[in-house]
Amino acid sequence: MKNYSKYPDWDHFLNGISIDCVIFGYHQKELKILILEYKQINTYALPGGFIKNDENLNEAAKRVLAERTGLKDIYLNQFHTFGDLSRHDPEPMKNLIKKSGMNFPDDHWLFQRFITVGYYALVDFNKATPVPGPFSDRCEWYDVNDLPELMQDHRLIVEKALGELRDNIDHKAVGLNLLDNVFTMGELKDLYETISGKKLNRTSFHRKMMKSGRLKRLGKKSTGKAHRSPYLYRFAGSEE
Amino acid sequence: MKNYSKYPDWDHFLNGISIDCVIFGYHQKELKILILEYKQINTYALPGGFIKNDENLNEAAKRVLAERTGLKDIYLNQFHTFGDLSRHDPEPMKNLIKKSGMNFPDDHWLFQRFITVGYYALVDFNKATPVPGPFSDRCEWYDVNDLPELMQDHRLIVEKALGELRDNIDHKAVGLNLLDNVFTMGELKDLYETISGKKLNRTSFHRKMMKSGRLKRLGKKSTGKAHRSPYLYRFAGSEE
DNA sequence: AGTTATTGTCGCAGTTGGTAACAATAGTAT
DNA sequence: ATACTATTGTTACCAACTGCGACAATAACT
Repeated sequence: MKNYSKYPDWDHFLNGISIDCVIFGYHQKELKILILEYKQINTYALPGGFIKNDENLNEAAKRVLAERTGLKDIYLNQFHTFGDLSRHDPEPMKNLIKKSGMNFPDDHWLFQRFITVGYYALVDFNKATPVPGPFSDRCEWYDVNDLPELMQDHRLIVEKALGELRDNIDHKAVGLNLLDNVFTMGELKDLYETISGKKLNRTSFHRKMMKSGRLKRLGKKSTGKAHRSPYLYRFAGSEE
Repeated sequence: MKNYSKYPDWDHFLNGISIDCVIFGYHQKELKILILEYKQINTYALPGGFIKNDENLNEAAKRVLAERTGLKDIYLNQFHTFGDLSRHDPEPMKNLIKKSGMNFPDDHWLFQRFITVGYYALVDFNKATPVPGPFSDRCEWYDVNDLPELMQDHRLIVEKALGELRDNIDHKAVGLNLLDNVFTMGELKDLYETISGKKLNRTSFHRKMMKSGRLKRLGKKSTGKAHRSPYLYRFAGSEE
């Protein structure tokens, strides 16, 4: 397994397995995800990485996430593992490595087939500071409805993550991690509508949320708008 | 990557990745899974296997399944990928290989850490014919509530698969693959109760199932019992 | 003070799910 | 043949929940 020990940095990783992260953020009623841009090869991709020999799979995902967002203690969820042969396309990677001035043998595992484990993450849009990776030039938020063309099967990975997120929308963590600590019922409804892609009934939503027991009502908020000011809420058990 | 080409059979596989299958069957109101027994090392394990270089991940799972059950076109579902370091324990494998008379170098990838992709399958208990693998001695059905102690983290894998199955119980495929083609409402209810582990209300269950549109009512059945004979049902779209 | 827009709440109707009651029925006992 | 028994299919009733409209409360603006 040490064929390429002249590239010591690449030798600490498990070969043939990668991690790809769909990092969700929410801002101004738009659901966004972090996308890397490799300008040298004019390609967009999901943030990803490899698993160190002495590292748990979940830890690796956390690390990748921390590297791209600067955040720790992120809500992370493994959702699917992608292993079709059709996702194998060594050209972008070869180009990238070449243009980066590195020189790997053609049969290096980096150019072989990969099985990738997909994770989705929920982060506070305002707290995350997107950091480009070692080879990528930009790391930016994109509206999920307005993504650039993505490398390999990354589009499929995003779709699957979105489906998973929609299924889990009623989990406390979704709102907790995508909204500010404190929010109004309207803001929570907006989030639900954005994620589900459906219009929701205002009053039923209100009632359902209050009955769920997941919310705690705080004092009033003065919005500065010309109407009755809404209450503020936070998720029960998320005291500061 | 060809370090051990003197073992050609093992060279066609992706290194460091495996597949483990939780194969569910249903018989006499008991939910069962297929367990392999390695008598030489007195160990029980889930059926598993490796992924060929030129094989899709899902195809590999299908193949593993076919090898252990003799069945094709099986309902398969990937549910989680397990990658903790703690699951690494090379001793059983080393013992097994040694007792099988083979001789692999100590640093062969078979003895290294594995990331395993978990699949669960639903099979017709009566149609499956459990086949022991190349190293295992027995392949038998075990009641999920009465499993022997399993190798490594296989117990955890089973638990996770069970949770997934419970979440998906309302999917047509669950009943379709675990029951005979034709069944009574009582038999369907028994299946639901066994999987969910909860007692269900008879009449509400009946109503819900009929309203779901997933069932098609056929002619009567004579049970030979001393009471009104139940209708037979099949899942809509599963005509023979 | 009147206007306007948004929020919180309530009542009504329709739907769903749990429960009990009852008829249908197929074998068994008498 | 008649009564009995156990299970199934169906219906009625009630509680809980959801969608929807109505209405009051309220904060800023005119």
